[in-house]
Amino acid sequence: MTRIMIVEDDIYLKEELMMTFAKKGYRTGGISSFDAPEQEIMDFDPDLLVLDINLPGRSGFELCKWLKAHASFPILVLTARDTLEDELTALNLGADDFLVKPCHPDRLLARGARLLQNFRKVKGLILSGGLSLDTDTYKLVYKDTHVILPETEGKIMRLLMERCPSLVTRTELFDAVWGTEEFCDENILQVNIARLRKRLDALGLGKAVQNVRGQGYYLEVED
Amino acid sequence: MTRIMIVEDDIYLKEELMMTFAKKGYRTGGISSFDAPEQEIMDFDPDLLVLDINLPGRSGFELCKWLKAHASFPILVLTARDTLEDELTALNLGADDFLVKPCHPDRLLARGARLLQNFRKVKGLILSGGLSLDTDTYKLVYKDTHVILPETEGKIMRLLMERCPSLVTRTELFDAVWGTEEFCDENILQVNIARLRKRLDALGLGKAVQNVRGQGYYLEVED
DNA sequence: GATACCACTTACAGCTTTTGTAAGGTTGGT
DNA sequence: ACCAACCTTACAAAAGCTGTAAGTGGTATC
Repeated sequence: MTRIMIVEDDIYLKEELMMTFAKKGYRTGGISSFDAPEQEIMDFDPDLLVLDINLPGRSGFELCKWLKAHASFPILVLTARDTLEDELTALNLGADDFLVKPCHPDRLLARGARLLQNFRKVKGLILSGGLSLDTDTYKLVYKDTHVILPETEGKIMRLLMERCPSLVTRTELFDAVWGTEEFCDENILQVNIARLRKRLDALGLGKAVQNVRGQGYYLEVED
Repeated sequence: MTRIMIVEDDIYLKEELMMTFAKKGYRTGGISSFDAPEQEIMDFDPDLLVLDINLPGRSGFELCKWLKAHASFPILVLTARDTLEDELTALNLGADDFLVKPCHPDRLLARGARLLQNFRKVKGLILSGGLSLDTDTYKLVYKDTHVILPETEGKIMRLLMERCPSLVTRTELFDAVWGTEEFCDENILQVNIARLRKRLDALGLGKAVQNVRGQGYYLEVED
């Protein structure tokens, strides 16, 4: 079932919003504390997030930015702050829609449904540094070009993108690609890294996979 | 370069909108007549369409509906009609955003940019009857499941979806899949149709590819 | 500057998947 | 009942992917 999470500090409004969606058959969840909102949101694993901006602790803007870098569900910002500046900030941080409180339930439902519809097609996509990778087909898109990666290279690319821009150790790569490091030749990683690099070259990303001597690899995409 | 088309009957506003986008480096086009707007829009092949609702001749709603069924670029509705009813109608017809005139240029630009960004990932997708097919990888998505089709079956599926719900003749399929019908065995089509059906079965679409004796095949998806 | 280590490259053979061919079975209309 | 159109299964060639092996190039350390 489609899962919607409400991030809103006003308890009554939160309940009301949850009701609005629940009545339409969505499975809804509300945030319960603002100690570690990221954790709670990721645990709920929503298909759509409704996010307030004025929150206790960290701002909704920060949260929006973090979530867009680490998750792939759409974010609908719903706030009482109605200035153009706020709207532009939210959209720039990756918010997928921006509505002003008070908002008619039907409008909220229609906007939410539209986001869900558009993003269903995109599920299973990892986004990182202007790149997107389909985890089912390993189709990698950059600007207006794309390549299809074979499975092994795709798995490597996936991990590099998920951790971007941090470094990924050789051990972690072995684990993710070949399961537990079952005494594979160390060389096989290098071979596949080379193959991946050659394919990335076709997108103008020849230098994107970087090595740190003795440590591992990381991804660097200049945008 | 990214192409944006403005469909607006007020000539001065049309020019103003085109300017707004052109100044940001987009390649813009405006509709010149309302005799055959579909044709003119398809010829321009935009990456984003800005659409007014109150148009001479047919309504913008009709146009929106038709375009969503026959094209895959995002549509931003920009209109003076500011009722909730109009907004809901537009969104239901598949519009991707709804803004009310007069609209601050920065807001329009931000909303437009967001749509372009979200849809770039989705390019090369064919949508038909609740199904979506990636023409690069032949990943076919239905409800919340998917299959990856091999190339031959993917090409067949593509044509069936593009023509859905009309019938596609054997000759047309041969043309699209094997180029000019170079004296291939007639049987090869049947074999691949069977393979395709078996794979569709995994999505609960076992009966989707239908045959008309002596004519050809067509797609039927109950939604 | 010699050495050891790490990273990179190229070639090749086994494996898997896809694809077309062939042959035989089933369905439906007259 | 017959025939044509359609469907199914099996098999072998072809293509692409994957890991192994062996050799080259670069860099830090002593």
